[in-house]
Amino acid sequence: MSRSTIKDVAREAGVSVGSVSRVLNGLAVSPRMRHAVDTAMTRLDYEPNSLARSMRTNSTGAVGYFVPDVANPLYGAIINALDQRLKARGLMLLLASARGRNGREVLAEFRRRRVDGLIFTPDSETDPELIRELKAFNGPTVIQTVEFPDSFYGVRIGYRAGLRSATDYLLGLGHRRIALLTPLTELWPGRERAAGFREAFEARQLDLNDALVCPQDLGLDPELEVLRLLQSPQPPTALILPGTRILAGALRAARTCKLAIPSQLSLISIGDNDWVSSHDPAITTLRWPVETLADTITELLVSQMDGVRNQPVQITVPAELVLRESCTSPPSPHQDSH
Amino acid sequence: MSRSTIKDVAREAGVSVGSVSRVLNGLAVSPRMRHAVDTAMTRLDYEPNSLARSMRTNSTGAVGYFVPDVANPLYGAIINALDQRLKARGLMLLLASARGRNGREVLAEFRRRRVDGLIFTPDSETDPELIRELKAFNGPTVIQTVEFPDSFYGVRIGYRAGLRSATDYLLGLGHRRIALLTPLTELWPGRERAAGFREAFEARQLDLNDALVCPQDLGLDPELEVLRLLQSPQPPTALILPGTRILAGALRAARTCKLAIPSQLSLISIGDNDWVSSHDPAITTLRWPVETLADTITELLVSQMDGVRNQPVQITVPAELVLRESCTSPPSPHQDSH
DNA sequence: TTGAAAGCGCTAACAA
DNA sequence: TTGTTAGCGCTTTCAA
Repeated sequence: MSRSTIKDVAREAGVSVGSVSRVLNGLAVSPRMRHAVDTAMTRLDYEPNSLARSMRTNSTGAVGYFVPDVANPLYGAIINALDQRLKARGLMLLLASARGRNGREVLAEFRRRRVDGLIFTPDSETDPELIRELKAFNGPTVIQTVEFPDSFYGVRIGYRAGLRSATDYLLGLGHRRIALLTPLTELWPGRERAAGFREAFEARQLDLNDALVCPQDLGLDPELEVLRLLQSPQPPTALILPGTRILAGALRAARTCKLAIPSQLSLISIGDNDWVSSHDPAITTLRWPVETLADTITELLVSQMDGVRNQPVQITVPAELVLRESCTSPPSPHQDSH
Repeated sequence: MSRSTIKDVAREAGVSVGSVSRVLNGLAVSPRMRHAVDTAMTRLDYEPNSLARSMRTNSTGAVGYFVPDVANPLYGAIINALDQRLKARGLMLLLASARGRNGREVLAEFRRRRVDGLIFTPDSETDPELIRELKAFNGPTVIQTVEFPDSFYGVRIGYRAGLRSATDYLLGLGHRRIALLTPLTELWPGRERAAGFREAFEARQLDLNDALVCPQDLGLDPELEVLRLLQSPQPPTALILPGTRILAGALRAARTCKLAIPSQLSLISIGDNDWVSSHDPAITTLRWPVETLADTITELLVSQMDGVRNQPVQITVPAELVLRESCTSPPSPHQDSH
């Protein structure tokens, strides 16, 4: 392993450790000194021990990021975008995926490793212990995509407004029976989606009974769920589908029922990607604005680090409806009834 | 931030720091001692400083993973799988994505942070400095998916055999003109794919001129490339396509040319996902075995950590051809000629 | 079983 | 501009 220390370099260069440290940190030294130390460092393959440095300076240059799932390309994109922005500030992401770890455990690990900042997507909105421990961290923190006490800085996605506009778009096309499939309505994203969905109906004073909110639990097979829906006595004429798995299931189900898209069934997906945009027909999508999200998170984090500590703020980044080919007016009623 | 130290705990509990340390590390202490220390720790919200610990023990419990692109779901899946396995050994992944960072820079950072091990996908196979610095790390190291000096442990994907079997499958179906689109034939994965592709032709003593290797540079628009190919005088009857972007482009191009899949054009994709499997028709795919890959990497890494240092080995994990609906026999020749 | 003290590699304050 | 040294929070001898 990388064995040589600042002491070794000092001895090799025939100077004191203090001088080596000065060279390392770009402080004032004579050209001769700089040169002597530099050659000694390369000769010894010296790499400064950032642990020791961190102990003295009380800063690790690491930001802990607790993310629901790294394998989700959306979060992958956010990670990349964040990483690039934080790198410019000399910060490195310490990543933990909620797959196989829980929030409190990860938080403890981040605290032990003395991260300088935290970007956290809590896996529970209510666990008082988690909230307490997050407060106890007492450093720059940004809470992502979850409803959380206002004492934290937060970034949220505009699910509610996004779903409202997506739904309104379908209603404007003439759809009346619309189904929203969404996981975990007991968590903030699901609740918000459902709320925006219903708001669109209410705004037009339409019957909320036609607004079909179908909770999609993780265990369920999306294909079967959609099948059941499409084969019910009064099937929906449009579907709003979060995530690739559910969308894929819905497409299979539509095929099984021999329903053409969009003429017999309209579709809106939540979350954009290559697949969705190049599908035939291309899928109309509610897109997460990854770059804006990364910008906002970075902003919120570094403003805390720089001690610009005003009051915590919660910023909502709007989702964007990308119109493509998967929606049209519903089949006319007389076709419907038999 | 988390302020309290082992000293504070010692004072609070009225014992020595050594004793607190012993409790922390589960060494022999009296029940009274354990209890006193435990209550002091919770009262102070104490979280041990792993930096200080690492300095003493010369081990950080961190493994540096340099991955081509976190936003690629394939790597996301590997990250999850690896994380779960390493967690069981008390190790944490320190992740860096090649998007926006280069290998040497990341390696230096990992070395400064004194990672206990390294999983590295070199961004160059030949840079002698990178190789030297990787050697200088001189700790447990696994090189991923790249041809590299045999002095390193390595995991590779069986691209060559995989492509050979995929190609042979198409040849067996009766295809003769087959195009392989692959990025970066100057890098190992691309070279291997091309080699396996050609081997399949050679094994059947077929004309290699019908084996169309089309390098796909990052700048190119896959859709245009495929279009050009399909509109050439002697178009291929089957396509092998790595990655979602290229596959998506090819599907659009096929649609433009009004070629039905698979009856008029057969397709094999490299890399499996929800989209590919639920597409209509479902796409026959060469799949990376994520779990096996993660198992192998973990194995190779921890065997080095445990000092079971035999000779470095390079393990090749076979890719798996998943047969679905996107391939049939090519249109008969007389249909072809006018 | 417990306490005292040295030391991991570095930075920063103080002296020269 | 340079050298000397204390000390960051922990683990780990060595004594008691």
